[in-house]
Amino acid sequence: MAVKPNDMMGGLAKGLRVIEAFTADTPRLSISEAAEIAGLDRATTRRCLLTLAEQGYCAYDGKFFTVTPRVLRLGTGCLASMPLPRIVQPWLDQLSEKIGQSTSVAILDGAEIVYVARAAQRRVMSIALMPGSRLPAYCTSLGRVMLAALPEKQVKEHLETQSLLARTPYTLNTVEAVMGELSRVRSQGYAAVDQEVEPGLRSVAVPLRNARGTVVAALNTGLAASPEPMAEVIEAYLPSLQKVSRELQGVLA
Amino acid sequence: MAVKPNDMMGGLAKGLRVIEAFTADTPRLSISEAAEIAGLDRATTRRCLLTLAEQGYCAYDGKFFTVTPRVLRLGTGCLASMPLPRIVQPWLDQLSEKIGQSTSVAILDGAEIVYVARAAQRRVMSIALMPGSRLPAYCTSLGRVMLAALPEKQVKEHLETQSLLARTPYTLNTVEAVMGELSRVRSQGYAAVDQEVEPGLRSVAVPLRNARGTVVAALNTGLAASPEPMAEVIEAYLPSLQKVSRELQGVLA
DNA sequence: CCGGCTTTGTGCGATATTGCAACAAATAGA
DNA sequence: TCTATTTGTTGCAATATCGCACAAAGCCGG
Repeated sequence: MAVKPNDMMGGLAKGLRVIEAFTADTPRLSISEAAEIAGLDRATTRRCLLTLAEQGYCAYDGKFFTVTPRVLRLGTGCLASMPLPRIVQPWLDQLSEKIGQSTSVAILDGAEIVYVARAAQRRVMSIALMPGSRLPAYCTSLGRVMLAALPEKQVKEHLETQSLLARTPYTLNTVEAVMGELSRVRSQGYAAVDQEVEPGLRSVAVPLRNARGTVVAALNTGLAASPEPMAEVIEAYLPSLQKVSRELQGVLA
Repeated sequence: MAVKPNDMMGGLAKGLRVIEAFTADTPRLSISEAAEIAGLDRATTRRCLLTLAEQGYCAYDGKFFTVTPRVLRLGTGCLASMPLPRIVQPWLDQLSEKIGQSTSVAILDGAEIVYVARAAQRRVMSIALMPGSRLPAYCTSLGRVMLAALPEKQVKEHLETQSLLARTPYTLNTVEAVMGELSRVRSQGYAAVDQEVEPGLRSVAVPLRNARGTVVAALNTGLAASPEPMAEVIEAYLPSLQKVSRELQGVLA
């Protein structure tokens, strides 16, 4: 018996779907809009929103709902509870200063990567990345390093759940191409991505392993594309990344 | 008719309290522990946790529950949906580079400040601050600037809901002392805090106002304590902070 | 290995929520 | 202006959840 009927709370699951309806693209929602996005009945959605408002998670101006900073307690209670960001931040800062480039650490959540810590130098990407930001795993160096550590079967499932968008002309956008690249990443021990996320952006990533050798996160540096070949970029930054990865290995849970 | 009975979803409110039970201090919870913290019946808490696990927000090892990165979707939908971080980040980066110190922008949530953007230079604080991090408002420069913009009555309520901990020997830890300092902040237009959050850390903050003049956030710089008097520090950094604050005024909603 | 002791899981009547459908109010379009 | 359409609200019967009380399962010190 996988799921027992009386052990589930439909209302909670629905409310969470309503919260997730608020995204960067849709920060202000009417009841109907929220119902549409969440795929719920208007009446139910209304009750969810009123509850959220009453609890301080939403603000209601009589027409539209917006989420309040209070919802950050839900997520960042967790972020703060993860020792990872705190542990890696000093290393990240130091590394970033040493190599003069932005560095980031991300973890995998399904087919997406989630940034958990970041030391910014210059703003290379048009997207403002910050802890909590998400990007698809298949086209990022951070994502590929972590996908490469997963069983092939599971990777395939992840890749098939989402459309492999060609974000730039260079983006690998078939399951086969990505799987092939992943096997290279696996054997090299690092991932290098040249303008597949965004034109003008290159990055190199290495896995972060815990004491038992399990890949728990990934570390990368992102830099502006330049005429020099990718091989030189890798040669320039990979050793520093790998050094940090080794130093962190004993520290991570 | 303030709250109509059928317009509320008890289950959702309870579930959210359960999620908030997971904090940095208590990242792993058994059913009973979670019930205790959330102040709910064990049976209800169990149903909440099982639901959360089923929806992927929690992991369950048969004994303990932990939140998964998926809960970040709840909070960061909000963070991302706030235009504030995106707008201020470039200014923050530029300011940070210019003055050679870390800068941050935070907003007020009740009696706490929430960091929404940050440009780090050197690590002065032992606490790793990042977007989403929280600190009490009463002892931080960012918090005082924003508290000073609130009606006195409301500030008093906030201050009375939480224990004014003396985090260092310098921390103002009575309602009267803080209220007094706030009136100074109000008349000066900025807040300067010398080692009240943490030994060795000083900071100077100014309010960020929207086009209508309402204080919507605060901007600060944090630096290591040094023998030089606080007045010199203020003189050195305040003008730059104020300049950014003025430039942002037209841009913020 | 055995009682306490704590924690987890379950049955059930009382109670709250669900989603439909109908209605009212607001909005848009002609 | 009037009608068509969308959106917000309410009543209600079917259904799910609540929290109590109790059973079962671990846990621990002796």
